[in-house]
Amino acid sequence: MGRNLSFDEKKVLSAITDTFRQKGYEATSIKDIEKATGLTSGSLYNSFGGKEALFDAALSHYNDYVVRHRISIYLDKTEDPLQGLKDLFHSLLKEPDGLSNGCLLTNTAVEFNNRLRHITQDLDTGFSLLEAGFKRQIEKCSTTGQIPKHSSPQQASIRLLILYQGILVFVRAGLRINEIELTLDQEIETIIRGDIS
Amino acid sequence: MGRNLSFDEKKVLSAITDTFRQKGYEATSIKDIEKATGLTSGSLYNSFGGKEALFDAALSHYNDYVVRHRISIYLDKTEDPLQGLKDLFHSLLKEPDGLSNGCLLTNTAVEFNNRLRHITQDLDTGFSLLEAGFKRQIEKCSTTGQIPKHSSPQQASIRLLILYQGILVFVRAGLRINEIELTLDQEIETIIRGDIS
DNA sequence: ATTGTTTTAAAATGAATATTACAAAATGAT
DNA sequence: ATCATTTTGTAATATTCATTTTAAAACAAT
Repeated sequence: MGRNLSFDEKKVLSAITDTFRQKGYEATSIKDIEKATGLTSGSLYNSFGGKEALFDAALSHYNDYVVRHRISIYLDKTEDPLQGLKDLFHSLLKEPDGLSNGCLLTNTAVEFNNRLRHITQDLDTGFSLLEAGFKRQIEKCSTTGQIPKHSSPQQASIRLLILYQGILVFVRAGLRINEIELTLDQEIETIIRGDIS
Repeated sequence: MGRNLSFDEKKVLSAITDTFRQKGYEATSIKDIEKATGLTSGSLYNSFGGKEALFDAALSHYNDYVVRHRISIYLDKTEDPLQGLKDLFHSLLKEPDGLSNGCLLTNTAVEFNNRLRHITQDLDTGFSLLEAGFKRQIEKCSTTGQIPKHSSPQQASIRLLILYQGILVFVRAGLRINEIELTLDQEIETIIRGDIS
């Protein structure tokens, strides 16, 4: 009972997430979020709580939709597992419209500096999603025979995770994009091809 | 002629830099900088200009002193070039007092999102310092015979740069520190040992 | 239709912000 | 010693910010 919500929560969360992703937490004002969502502060505060709660919701939404979706498309659903892995990394370098929004996990990790436990927890969740996706993909590559069996898919997956986040720093800065493009495949392959010693 | 400056500019710039490095640009207030430096806003505005100018000065100071100093100590002046390179990377994981200030280049790249040309320019300068240091070190390792001659020290140096920035994202988040510690040497060695094909 | 409940928009609030204005203090030159 | 100049601390300013308040609007149940 009572008045119905006037908005689609997933659409609104997506707009909020994009705003935080582009501008960061501190640089985003409630007014920015009002503009991005078309809602007024009354609705935002009533539905989500304050600015910090809005950010929490955005970060969770990012994990549940953006990160999972990318893993699903590029990794789990791909025909050629090695190529899918490479495509995922190369896609980081090709943001549409000359934007450099990067990754909300990267941006949040750097901005929040391990100050809020629940934020760090959400970051851990997101990083773990990527890490597990990488590990599955490495094992898939071994199974298909594209690469020799890796001595430690676990170690390789964290090395891919570091590479992933490192690239996103330069994406965000708008620097070294071409140079990274040129060396990316080689870096992926040397990580992936961890021969059994 | 006129009244003398009451402070040591290098000391003050160092305090300003530490503050921005720890909290980021937006989250740092002029009052924070007053506390960190012991100066009042009158002096700060008279000597440096506004907040943006303070940040510019801090970023330049970071390049000229912190980055150069680290390269000098860990790379250029080291007896064992391979060990120096490894030590440099491991030092990222061992910030004193449980702090996670990370690197001002990383933090700024992520926060500023390529919006201010002169900031991006300073970032490019800092990244280039690291990149060139890495390249010299790789060549030194070849000369001493610690590693075989690399097919492309240039490519290897940018891969080290990505690794460096990627690690700093996790340092800042306070996540995966032990896991990175375990795999770091291996990652460095595989980048360094780019055999001539 | 009335009641109770929730959502919404707009205005109000109060704190924090970057910056400026200004007068006193400190210095060197004359 | 006076003057001109620069620095410094304090106070003032004006804006922006997150949040709260408030009343009207929209719904479901009775």
